[in-house]
Amino acid sequence: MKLVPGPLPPIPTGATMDRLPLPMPFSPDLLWRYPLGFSSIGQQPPSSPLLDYKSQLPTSLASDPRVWSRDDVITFLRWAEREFDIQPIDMDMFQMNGKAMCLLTRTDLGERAPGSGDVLYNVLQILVREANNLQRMLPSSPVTPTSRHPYPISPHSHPPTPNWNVLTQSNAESFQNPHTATLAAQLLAHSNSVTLSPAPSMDSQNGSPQHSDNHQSFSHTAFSTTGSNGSGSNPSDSDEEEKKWNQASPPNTPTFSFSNHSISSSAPPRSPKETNFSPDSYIRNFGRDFFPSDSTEPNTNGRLLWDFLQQLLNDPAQRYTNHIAWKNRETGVFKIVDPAGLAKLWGIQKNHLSMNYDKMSRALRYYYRVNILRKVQGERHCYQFLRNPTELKNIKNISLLRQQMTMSPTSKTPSSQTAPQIVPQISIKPEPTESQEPNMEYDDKPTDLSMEKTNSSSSRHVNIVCSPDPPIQQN
DNA sequence: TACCCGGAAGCCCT
DNA sequence: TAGGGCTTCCGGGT
Repeated sequence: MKLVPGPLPPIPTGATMDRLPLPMPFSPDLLWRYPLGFSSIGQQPPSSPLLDYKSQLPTSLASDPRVWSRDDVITFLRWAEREFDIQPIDMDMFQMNGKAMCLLTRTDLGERAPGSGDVLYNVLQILVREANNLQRMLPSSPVTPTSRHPYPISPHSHPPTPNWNVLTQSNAESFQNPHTATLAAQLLAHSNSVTLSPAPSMDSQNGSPQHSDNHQSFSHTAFSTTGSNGSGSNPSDSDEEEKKWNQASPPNTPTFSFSNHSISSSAPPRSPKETNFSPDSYIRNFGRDFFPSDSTEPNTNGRLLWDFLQQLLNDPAQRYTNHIAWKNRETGVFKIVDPAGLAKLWGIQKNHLSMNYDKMSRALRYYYRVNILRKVQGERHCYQFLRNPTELKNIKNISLLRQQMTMSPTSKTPSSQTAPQIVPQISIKPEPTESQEPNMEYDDKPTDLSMEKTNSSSSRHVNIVCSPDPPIQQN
């Protein structure tokens, strides 16, 4: 049973647009460690030895570790080795950008840098918090710094940096503390940074058995989860999700609440349970699934649209059913409940604040020709995924799909109503590392998308049955 | 009027 | 610098 933290103070909307229920742009662990005298937003936290580290960073590093490149991460680690006289760090374990590194839990860091994890973790948290403090003090900027220029002038300069990327399993434990939660909410309310997604690079999550285990337990939920999780409208569904979450999570896995739910403020959480949210679980549920560990995969540094939609659809807490919801999870059919709201979320995600449904739907239509998506004819705002996330994640280059689509005369049927679940088959093999994963509680085995189940008479068609799980109750 | 479609051009990122 | 993945705009159809 998840613990529901104490009620958080309302998040002031201010002059800025409504915000997503974002996680805190800082480490609650730090708040827990340094809570004294840090009772208001404008105040600086008490000085900490760690705080001085910021000024000692190599000048080539941006103040916000979330904007660091891979090289910057290496630079930082080298610096940390010298600065703290810690054991040599295996840089191969940190082939990631700063954003990804900030997503690592204390445990993760400890595993990657034995004996130094705590130090690295604490320094990172300090840097992130300082970066957020600095940002808060500047004139309202809707954009999170993501380059070496901390506060870009142009709103189109870069997608925002995730806010919850420092919220990890271990540090979020502090949210069980009401005081911390209150401070956290206050800080959250004052954060200008907006993003929905941690967009963790998968390379940031390699090598973590903990993550790996959880990934195995959850990866299927993205598309082929058990039926009980289908709509999220049934309380028992949430219970099932909760059970699975609890099973997959290590003890003391934290949860925390957001006082706000919807960006459009049009629909509050349907139940208090839906306000429970663990960014780390979110990351583990979906991040690994959508960002394969193969380092050769392009790092989009943010989710793709299909990924974004999948994550909303498969949000364990079902907090986005006001915007988008499965109509039939098994067949991948979903409905955009609130087109404008969803487009707004997407716009925030991509830092295109003028995004609307017309534009977003154009992006969706581009998925037609690569058979990622199709329109459900006759139903407004209804679309169907033609490929499951496991398959999509293995598509290194979606343009390859387009090329193969053009070579397949049967592929030009995205709008066909007669063969809604037939798509040309693309030879996309799961990555060996995945298929070799042991103890796959939920075997991410191929569904009817797989070649093996293809009608032998037509190797170019497969049935799209996205879930091997039993039928579910639909709304 | 809203939704839907797809071409075209351009932007931003890797 | 090229390519990917959109974003933006648009005209047209339902």
